[in-house]
Amino acid sequence: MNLVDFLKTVTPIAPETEAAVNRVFKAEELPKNYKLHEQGTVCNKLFYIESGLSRTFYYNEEGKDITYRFNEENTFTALIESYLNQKPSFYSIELLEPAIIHSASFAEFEVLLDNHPELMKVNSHVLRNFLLQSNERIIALQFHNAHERYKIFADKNPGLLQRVSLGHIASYLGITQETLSRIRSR
Amino acid sequence: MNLVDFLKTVTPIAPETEAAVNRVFKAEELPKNYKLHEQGTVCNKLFYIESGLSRTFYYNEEGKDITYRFNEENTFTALIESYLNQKPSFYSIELLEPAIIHSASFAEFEVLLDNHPELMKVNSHVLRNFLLQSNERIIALQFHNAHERYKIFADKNPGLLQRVSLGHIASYLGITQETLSRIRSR
DNA sequence: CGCCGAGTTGAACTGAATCAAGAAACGTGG
DNA sequence: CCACGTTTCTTGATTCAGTTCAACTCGGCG
Repeated sequence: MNLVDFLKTVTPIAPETEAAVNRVFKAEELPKNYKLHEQGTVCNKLFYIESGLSRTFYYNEEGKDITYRFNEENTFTALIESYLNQKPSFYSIELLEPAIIHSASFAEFEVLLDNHPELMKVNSHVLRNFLLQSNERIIALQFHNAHERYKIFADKNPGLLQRVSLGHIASYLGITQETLSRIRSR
Repeated sequence: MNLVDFLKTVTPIAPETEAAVNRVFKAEELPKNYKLHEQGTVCNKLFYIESGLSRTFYYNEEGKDITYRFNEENTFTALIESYLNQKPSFYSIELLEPAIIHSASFAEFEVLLDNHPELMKVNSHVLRNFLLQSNERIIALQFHNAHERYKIFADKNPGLLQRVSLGHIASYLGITQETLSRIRSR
């Protein structure tokens, strides 16, 4: 679903607003493995994923790459803590599949919000989802063991199981690939 | 610091706004162990803690009480996922110390925001802090072991170590009280 | 065909949980 | 102010989930 269509699922969008959104957000078709953001720099961009799949990840002390989250089609993603604090992010974002990505800077996005207050609904919606996601994640990590975390993940994201490699899922769940393999075979 | 003084640290507040805030938020002096919210019901309230300390917690399957987070003076706290989803919260909030609490319903708060746009800054500030907190929490839980989590917690919250019982901190860190005791004695 | 990355399986090891018991600190009433 | 019970904290022995390291299988592709 393209960006404007997605926005319309949240709130009605006037034609002028639609035009403004299309002016601010640039859509690009990008190949698998493309980096939307590289670690070590401030990320001031907001991304909407029309199609495809991306992954936010991180290299730990031993240099092992650890998935922080997956970002599916029809969602927004950003490194919001980097933007809010204006600090370099230690996360990178890469495409796991070829994707169509709409992107805008937060600065532009905020101007857009000011000029088109109907979009505030979208803003709340996006923030709300960021918060709910984070909450669920904390609960999974704090209260559940490896088996349960995998089950919760699999139930919530049946589609991702096919699209993402075992290693990426394992690091997302905070376990090793071997353990995940064993869990999977009951 | 009382609520209005706190708001002034975020953004300038007009006298009319100050009056409106004081009309909407009710301040109460409450005893230790008082429950700001009981699990099982939707929590539509937003709390500001002027002084004292509270704890958001949860009973797991075995009935063991697990700290989800601590809420210190000069912060807002809420069960935002319960409010956003309008679902009963499985968290309770209790006071660990006698406290002065300002509370308002989200409905009232939103009217306040509509009528006093200067408070949008406060709203963003609060949401921003919720998000940043959640992010830090996820990183701690996903990337660090028990020792490291304790160290991070102790560095960030030296004051809390004195004010909160070991058991509450242990469950917050996702470990047992015995393990925390051992960690503490090096 | 042989290489290569992704996934599986096995054995030894380890961090943290569990169970159990004792020590210290705390508060309340006599 | 002390005595007692309750809660909080510490320490020890044992167990277990998950890691680590290493070898092996499988499917794809030059």
